[in-house]
Amino acid sequence: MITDPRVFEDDYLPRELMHRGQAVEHLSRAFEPATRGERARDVLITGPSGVGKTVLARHTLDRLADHADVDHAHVPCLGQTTGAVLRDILHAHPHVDGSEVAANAPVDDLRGQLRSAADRPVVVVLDEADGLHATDVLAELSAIPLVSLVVICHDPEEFLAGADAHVRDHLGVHVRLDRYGVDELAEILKARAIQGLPPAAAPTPQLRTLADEAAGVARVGIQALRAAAELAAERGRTQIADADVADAFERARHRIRASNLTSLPYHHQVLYALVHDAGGLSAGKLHERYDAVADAAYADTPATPIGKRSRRNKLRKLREYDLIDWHGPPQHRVYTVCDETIAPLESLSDLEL
DNA sequence: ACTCCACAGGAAGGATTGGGCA
DNA sequence: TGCCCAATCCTTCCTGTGGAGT
Repeated sequence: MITDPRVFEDDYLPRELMHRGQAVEHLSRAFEPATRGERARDVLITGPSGVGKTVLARHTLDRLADHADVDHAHVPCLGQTTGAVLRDILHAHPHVDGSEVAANAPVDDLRGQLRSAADRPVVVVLDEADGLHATDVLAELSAIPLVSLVVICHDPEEFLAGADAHVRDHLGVHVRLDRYGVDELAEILKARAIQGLPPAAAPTPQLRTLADEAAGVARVGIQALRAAAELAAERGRTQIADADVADAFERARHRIRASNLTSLPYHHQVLYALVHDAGGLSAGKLHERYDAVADAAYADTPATPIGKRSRRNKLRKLREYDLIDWHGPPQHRVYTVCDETIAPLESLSDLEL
């Protein structure tokens, strides 16, 4: 049923950004100095997950690049260090040969490389920047003359409280995005359906239900629309029905989580498998089981088992990725998986966990 | 009220990795 | 090829927190 799958990809950029006109204007005004060859103003974009923060930044920068000599780089920052962020920016810069960016180059050298490459305005989008203030990358970037920042994060208060005073002063423009209304999201879904599905495949009442259940989160709504279309096709229909909508969210969430899990390294996979298999595990039991299966679990991999402290870091990452959760006070914390239907790596499910 | 205990998470330092250079 | 240096990942050490037991 899906005629153009690209329309449903997370990184798909629609030609027109519906219901974000004001935000686009705000951002465009902040970028305006760059059209005269000057440093653009720094911007903070905040809002809950899946409401279009990243798409807003990419869309507005694409528009800017159409009529101005401005470079831009988009860097996902989750868990990244200062060096890693600077390297990503250099890799994305059109005037830098990626092979000249050493994996262990000193941060000073990277900053110098960026400073000399930035001979015209550069807008750097720091995506998922929550927690980035723990590194000094924001201050490093603010100190480069033609480099301006678009910082994307969830919670402005938390981010600004942790940020360096110099960085806080620079972030003069703040764009807050709220969840979409049901009507707004229904229109967005309709536009996607027109582009990615056959005519009349997605009737208005079903689109409204999808928009309603997505609670204003566009990413969830779009993935659910895709899942509903797939389910309708599997069930021999040419049009999405209520039953497809009802089952679509489970498939959409499952897909997002499964993709998150496969993107993580092996240590995370082992820990996830343990929590998944147990159904609910205290910290003490979790470590006990990890130690018990470590030899077998790591036998066929170049990786070696890690200590308790590192396991705690991996568990946090699994939680950030919406794969596990925990409840209760630290001494009685119980780890559980968010979705039992997300199976661990096949090689790990064979172990006697 | 006090102590003990389990646990989380920050800080600091060691081991490893990989690029630059003589 | 071997040494140096910096980043990264991991461990050890430590402190803070809050429930359980006395």
